[in-house]
Formats: sequence, structure tokens, C-alpha cells
Amino acid sequence: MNYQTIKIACSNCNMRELCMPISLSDGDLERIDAIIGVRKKIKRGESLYHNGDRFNNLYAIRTGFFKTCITSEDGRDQVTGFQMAGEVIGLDGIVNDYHTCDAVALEDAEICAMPFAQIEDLSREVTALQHHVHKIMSREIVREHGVMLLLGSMRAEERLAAFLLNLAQRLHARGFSKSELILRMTREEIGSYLGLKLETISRTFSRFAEDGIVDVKQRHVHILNTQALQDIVNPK
Amino acid sequence: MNYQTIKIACSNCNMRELCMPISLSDGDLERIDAIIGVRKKIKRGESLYHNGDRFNNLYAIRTGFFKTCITSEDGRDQVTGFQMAGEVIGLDGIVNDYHTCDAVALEDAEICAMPFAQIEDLSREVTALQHHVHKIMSREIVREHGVMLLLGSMRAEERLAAFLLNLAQRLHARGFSKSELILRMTREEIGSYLGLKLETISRTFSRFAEDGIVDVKQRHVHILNTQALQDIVNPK
DNA sequence: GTTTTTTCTTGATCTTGGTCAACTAATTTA
DNA sequence: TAAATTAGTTGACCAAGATCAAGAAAAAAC
Repeated sequence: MNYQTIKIACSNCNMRELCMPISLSDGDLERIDAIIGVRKKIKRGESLYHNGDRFNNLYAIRTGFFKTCITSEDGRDQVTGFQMAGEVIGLDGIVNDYHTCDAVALEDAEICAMPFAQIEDLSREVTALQHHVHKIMSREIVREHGVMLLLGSMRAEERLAAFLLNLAQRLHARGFSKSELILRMTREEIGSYLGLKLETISRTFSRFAEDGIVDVKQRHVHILNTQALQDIVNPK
Repeated sequence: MNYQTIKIACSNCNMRELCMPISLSDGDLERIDAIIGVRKKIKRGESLYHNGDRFNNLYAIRTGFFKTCITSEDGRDQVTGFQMAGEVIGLDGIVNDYHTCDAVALEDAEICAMPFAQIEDLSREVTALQHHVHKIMSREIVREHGVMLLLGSMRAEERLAAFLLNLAQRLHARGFSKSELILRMTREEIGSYLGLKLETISRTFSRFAEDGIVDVKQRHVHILNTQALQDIVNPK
């Protein structure tokens, strides 16, 4: 592990509005600052935590890109999500005090470790923090409902279109282009997330490109027709 | 709606150990009692809440059986879970203050409504309650990871076997038989949950019956060989 | 700057589960 | 109790996506 441990204040963090409640007094913000443990750098390919690791922290992603994945007894693998700056990971660990998935950096990343015991302590005093934690967990539940809909009832093209729109929308919320994106994951990882094989991802990208909906050069994706993608996801 | 509004104490409820933290002082338990709003009866086929309804309460199921399902813009339907006595539903509503799914009773049911604002108030004072709420939400996140694995990487037989084992295990935890169960849902609802068509559910049941793994008479299922089901889920 | 490895693309073929349809068995309603 | 409705089963056929395989293009390692 090649961690660097630098302390940084939430008050200076440009991801603050994404991972922290918006309306905090300066006093409350300082108290939240105080519970941020360390900021670690995680290199591409390294894991922030593994299935089975003891749960101590939630992690706010400052920069970089992660995947979370679970492995079944017989070795099946399932990517359960892709996470980017401003998102919080590690919630799976709360229920049994150990993590049940792996969080792997897909590009060099920086995270803030937030000791969960201290989050619980402080959120008994700061109502906004308490509610924020509840919202983050509820948001994850709702997101997963959406993935279930995708996996349970959509065809390959619909799944990939929904995936691209979701990525683009989240990147756009972070100030990046609405239409140009660089995939941080392999075709196989996209496939795992979408319940498809990598060949199907590749073929579906090619079909989108043929139809002039996207321009794909390896991991560089240029969305040429957002509406067409939306129409694929929600056919009339 | 045919609600009956009877107040009941958690202290007398035989589902308590399932939906409440175990180690509470009598005083704390009384305070939790006090926030249970009303106990309602919901008839089979009726909804406890709908997509779009304002979120006010979490609901503890006292008796009965529910499904939760979401509907996409273009009318696709996805069952996101089946819930039974002692389980808590409504968590999807926290993030945006309105529900994003429907909760439908699949048999006559009784629920305790728990105003979430009061849960938040009280869990600022009762640490055990605070942690319990976090655990319930985390448990739901982990459950959904399992569903994603199922939908993303299992074949029809594996999905149905996993489904039956899960149902039997949860019923057994409530004092029912490990091997005999009555399905509260249709083949179509099972199919929706498992990302399969009702015909596939029916055929897969028939195949399990042919192989002597289960005995199926409509909604009465007798598991004859639990190990065989486990081997289907986790093939060596 | 080569070599090696990994990732991606595309074709041919196969399989699983979907679709359509007919029929049976339960349940509900009248 | 009969009629109507809903739920479930089974067969024939089809299609979406998986599998297997070969080759190309990047990326990483040396």
C-alpha cells in the first residue's frame, strides 16, 4: 500500500456540497472537519477495502473513480456500482461490522476516511448531519432499485444506453462535459455491472456507433445523440 | 381503505426482536412505544403506500406479506422485494421525501406506522435506536447487492433455487417450517423479482419437481432436498 | 523501442429463456 | 352452483445474448 496521510479540511474541499449537508453553521462544519480521519491516496488497481475487512470508516471520494464488487461463494463476480468524486462508499459494512464487497480504484484516487463511530456520535448532536447520513443510505437503496429494474427488465441496448446516460449525467454534475466521457472501466467491468458479457458490450457499442448515436474510440466515448439514448431506454 | 387504528405496545409485540434493537432499558422501550403511531390493517391487494406519496413513516410489518415494486416511465414493472413480519419498509422515501415504489399487501396484513421525524428525534437520544436504524438501512443495501448478483450472473434455475432458499430461511427464522411454505405471490410476481417470465418460473418449478427436489402444488411448496437447491445456487 | 500482456472487436454457432398459443385448474363473482 | 375470471402448465418456435475462436489494437513491461 502506498498511502499518503494528509489531513484536509472539509471547509476547503471542493467536493463538500456533494458529500456534506449544505446548510451548516461554521461551528458545525468545524466539528465535522474534526472527525475526518485521514486522507489517503489509492493507486489505480489498489483496493480501499476488501470483502471481510473490519468496518470502521465510511469513505468520501475526493478524486478518482472506484468500482465496488461482490464475489459469491462459487467465485461469481458482480460489480455493484461505480463511484466518483463526492460519493460516499462503505455503507455495506454497517450491518455486520465487516465489509461485504471490495472497493477497487479504477484510477488513482484520494479519499477521506470518516470513522463511523464518530459520525454516529456527532450526528446525535448535529441534526443536519444525522439526516444527511440517512439520505445517503436511502439514496443508495433507491439507486439499487434502479439497477434491479435495469437488470430485471431491460435488453442489452437499453442497459448500455441507461448506463451511458447515468455516467454522463453524474460527470456533468461535476463540471465535466455532458457528451464526452472517458470510461474508467473495461468492457468486462461494464458487462459485469449490466449483467452482460464483454462481447455484448463491445457489439452494442459498435451498433450505437453505426447508428451515429455515439462515437467510440476505446474508452473515449462521445455521445452524439442524447435523445436517441433516452429513446432507447424509454421506448414509446 | 379499510384501516383499523389500534395502538399496540412494542413491549408486547412478538415481532419486537426482529424490528427493534435487542438491548433496551424499559425506559427506552417505552419511549419507542410512544412514537409508534398507529397500527393499520391492510387487506390483500391494497397498497400501504404508492410511488409519489409523501414520505412520513417507516412501517414495521406485524403480520402479513408485502411486495415492493417500481414502475419505469414507459411502464416496465420490477418487483424489488418481498417483505414479511418483523421487516421494516419505506426506507426508499427518506432521500427525496416521497416514496419511489409501491408497497402492496399480498395477504391481509397489519403494520405499525413509525413517523420518521420522531425516529430521528429519538435516535439522537437513544444510541441503540440510532445504530439500529443504520443497520436496517445497511442490511437493505447488502440484500440488494445479493439481488444484483442474482440478476446479473445467475441462470433461471439458480435464481429460483436461491429465491426458495431465501424465503424458507426467513420463514424458518419466524418459527415456520424449514421445508414447507406457501407462496404468497403469483408466478408472474416471482418472475418479475427474478428477472424472468412467468412461463420460465412455471417450467423451472416443474423441472425441480421432476428431479424430486421440491413438491409443488400451486402455491404450496415442499422442499424435499435443500442440499440440492444449495448445490444449484453454488455449483462446484 | 521491442516485447509481452491486456483489452477490444468481430464472426460463427449454440443455448437459454422469451414469445405465442392452447388448455387446465383454481378462485371469485353472480 | 354455474359462469366468469385469474392463475398456472405445457408445447412449438424464435431470438437475444452467450460461447468459442481468431485477430487487431492498445497499454504495460522490459
